[in-house]
Amino acid sequence: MTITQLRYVLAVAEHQNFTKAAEKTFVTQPTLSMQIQKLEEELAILIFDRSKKPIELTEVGKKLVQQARNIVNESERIQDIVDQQKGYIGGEFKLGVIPTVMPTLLPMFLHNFIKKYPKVKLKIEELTTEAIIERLHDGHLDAAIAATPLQNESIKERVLYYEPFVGYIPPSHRLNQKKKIDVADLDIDDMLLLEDGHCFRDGIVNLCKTQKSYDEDHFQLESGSFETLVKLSNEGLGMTLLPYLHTLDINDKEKSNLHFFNEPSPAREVSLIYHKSELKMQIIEALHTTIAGIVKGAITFQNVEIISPIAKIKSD
Amino acid sequence: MTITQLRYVLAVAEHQNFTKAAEKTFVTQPTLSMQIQKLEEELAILIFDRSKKPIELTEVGKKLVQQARNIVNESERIQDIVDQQKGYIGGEFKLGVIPTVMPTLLPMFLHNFIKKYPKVKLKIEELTTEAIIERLHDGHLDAAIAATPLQNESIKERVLYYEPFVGYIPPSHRLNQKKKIDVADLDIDDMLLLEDGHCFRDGIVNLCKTQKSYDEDHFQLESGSFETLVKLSNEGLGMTLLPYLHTLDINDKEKSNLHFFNEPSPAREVSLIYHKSELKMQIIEALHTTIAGIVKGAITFQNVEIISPIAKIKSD
DNA sequence: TATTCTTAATAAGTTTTATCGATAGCTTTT
DNA sequence: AAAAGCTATCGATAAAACTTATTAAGAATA
Repeated sequence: MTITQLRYVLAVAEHQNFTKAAEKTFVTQPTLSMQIQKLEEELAILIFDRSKKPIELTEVGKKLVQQARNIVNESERIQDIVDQQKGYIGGEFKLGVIPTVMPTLLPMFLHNFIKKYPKVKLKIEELTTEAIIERLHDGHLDAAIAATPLQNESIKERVLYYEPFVGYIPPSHRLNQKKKIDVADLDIDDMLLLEDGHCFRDGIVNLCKTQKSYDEDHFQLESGSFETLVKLSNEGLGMTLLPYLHTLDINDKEKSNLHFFNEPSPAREVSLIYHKSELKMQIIEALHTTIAGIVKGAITFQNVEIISPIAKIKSD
Repeated sequence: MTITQLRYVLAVAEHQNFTKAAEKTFVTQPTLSMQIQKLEEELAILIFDRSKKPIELTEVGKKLVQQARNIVNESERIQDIVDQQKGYIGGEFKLGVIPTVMPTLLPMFLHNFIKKYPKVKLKIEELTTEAIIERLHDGHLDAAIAATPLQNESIKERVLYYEPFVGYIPPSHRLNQKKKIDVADLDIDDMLLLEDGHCFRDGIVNLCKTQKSYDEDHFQLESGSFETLVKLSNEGLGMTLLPYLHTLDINDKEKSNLHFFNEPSPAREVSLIYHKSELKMQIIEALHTTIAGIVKGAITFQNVEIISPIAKIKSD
C-alpha cells in the first residue's frame, strides 16, 4: 500500500470514472486501473463495484476511502510542518467566501495580503455556507469566510470581526421618522431580504445575494453586490438591512436613509473557518492576522448582539 | 514521500542507529541511508543530525517523526478495516500484563481465547504499568491489562472486573482475632507489600511482584507469583493483602488465614487498556468479551470501593 | 440488429526506483 | 596505531510504476 495508491482511489471515488480521475491525477488510465487492482489484491477486497455504471464504491470501499482521505491529509501535513519550520508561507490556497461578505471585505484585505505573502497563490470562490462546509470536508477548500457560529463538529472557527446590521429605510417607510431603530420594530412584511446567507433566528429572515464578475492576476473570483437591494428599497418596496461594511460605500443621498439600531445592535459574527485537521495553518494564521488587523479599524461598535443561523449570543 | 520512507525514519529515530534500524526493517543499511536522504531532499530539510553520536533528530525531525508515526498508524488501520469487514480476527497481537494480574488471570482465559481465535498470535509480556503506558504510546504493545483508572489522555480503558482485596493474616498477627477487617485497621508497619503495581492512595502502599518463567506453543510470557509474600507472612513478618483471585489457589491450611474486609471491600479495577487510536479493535473486543465473560463467574462481590493509583471511586 | 461510443482491462515495452553487495571514509574504542 | 563501528557512496540488478496501443464489454444510437 502506498500513499499514491490511496490518492488514486480517492480520485476514482470522487469522479466515479477512471478516465477522469486519471486526468486529475496526471497519469494515464491504465496506471490507475493497475495500481488500484494491485491495492485490491494486496488487501484481498474489491474497492469498486465495476459492474455499476457509473462505477460505485463497495461497502468496504466506502470505509477505506474515509481512512484513505485521512491518511492523505495527514501526509500532506508533513509539508506543512516543514514550511512552518522554515517560516515559509506559500503555495496554493483555496478560500471560500459567502456572497454577503465577498464585495465588502475582499477589497479591504486582498491587496494587502498578496503584497505581504506573494508566494501564496490565493484562489477565492464565492460559495454558499452549505457549499463551503461540504468543500471544507472533502478538501476542495482550505478555508473560508462565513457567518458563525456554525456548530459543526469538524470545522474550527476563528472570529474575524462582529459586523452590526444597519437599517436602510427609504423616506416612504413607516420607520423613517425614528432616528434609531430597534429589532422589535422590524416586520418581515415590509422588509427586503436576500435568499442566501444567515438569518435572524426569530422569524426575521435571511440576507444577501446578486451576481457580478471580477478577475485579476493573482486570484480568481465571482462576486455579488447589495446595490440591487438598495435600489429596490428606493423604489418603495420596503426597508432592508445592510451589514455595516456595506454601508461604507453607499452614496451620500442614500446615506441619509441609514438608521442604526439602538444598542445592543444586532450583528453577525464573521469568522475564518477551516477543517479541524488544521492543514495549512500558517496561511490560515496569516489570513486571520491580516484581515482582523485591517477590519479592526473599520468597525468600532462596542455593544452588539450576535445573530446567527444557530443561536443568539451576547457579546460586548 | 512514501509510507515506507516514513517507516524507515521511525526506525532510525527509535534505534538512533541506521544499521540496527535496517535490521529491524529487514532491509540493508544503504537502503535506509538512501531513502531517508531522498525524503530529506524532497522536503529540503535535515531530519537527522548525523554529526552527533549516536545520531539525533533535528528540531524539524522531531515534529516530522510525530506526524510520521501518526501516518503509519493510520495506514495500518486500513488492514483493520478490511479485517473487520471480513469478520477476520487474526494476526500478531502484543498484550502487556501487569505482574499482579499475570499469574491468576492468564490461566483463566488464555486457553479459551486461543481456542476461540486460533488465527491470533498472542504475544504476552509482563510489564509494569509505566512500561505498558510507554509501549502503548510507541506502538510496541497493542493492548494491556492493568489496574485503572489511569487518567491518561491518550489511553482508553475498558473495565474487565473489580477485584476485592483480601487480608492474609498469620496467627501471630494482632488482627488475627478479627473475623472481618476494615481498611482503618491496616498499619503499614506490620504489612508486607510488593514494590510494583498500583497502590492504596492514603498512605497504605503497593502490591506485587516476583519472577517465574513460562512458555508455550501459541504465546510467550514471563510471569511472577505471590507465594513468596505469603511465605514471608507465615514467618511472622506481618500480614499482607492479596487480590481476590490470588486467594483461590492457596492451600487449605493457609486459607484459614484469609480475612475478608467488611463491605464495602477495597478493590481494584482491572481493565483492558489500549491506545486511543483504536488499532486492532476487533482483537481488543474479542479479548474483552472472552475475559469479562470468564471472570464474571469468579468474582461475585457486590459492594466494593475501588482503590487506584489516581483516586478513590465508589462503586456497587 | 448492427454499429458506434464509452470506458475499463490487458499487453508489451520503457523508465524509474528500490534494494543489494561491496567498499570507502569518518569517528570512536581499544 | 590498529581495530571496530557507522554511515555514505558506487555500480548493478530486480522490481515497480508508468506509457502507448489494443482489446473487451456494456451502453447508446442508428
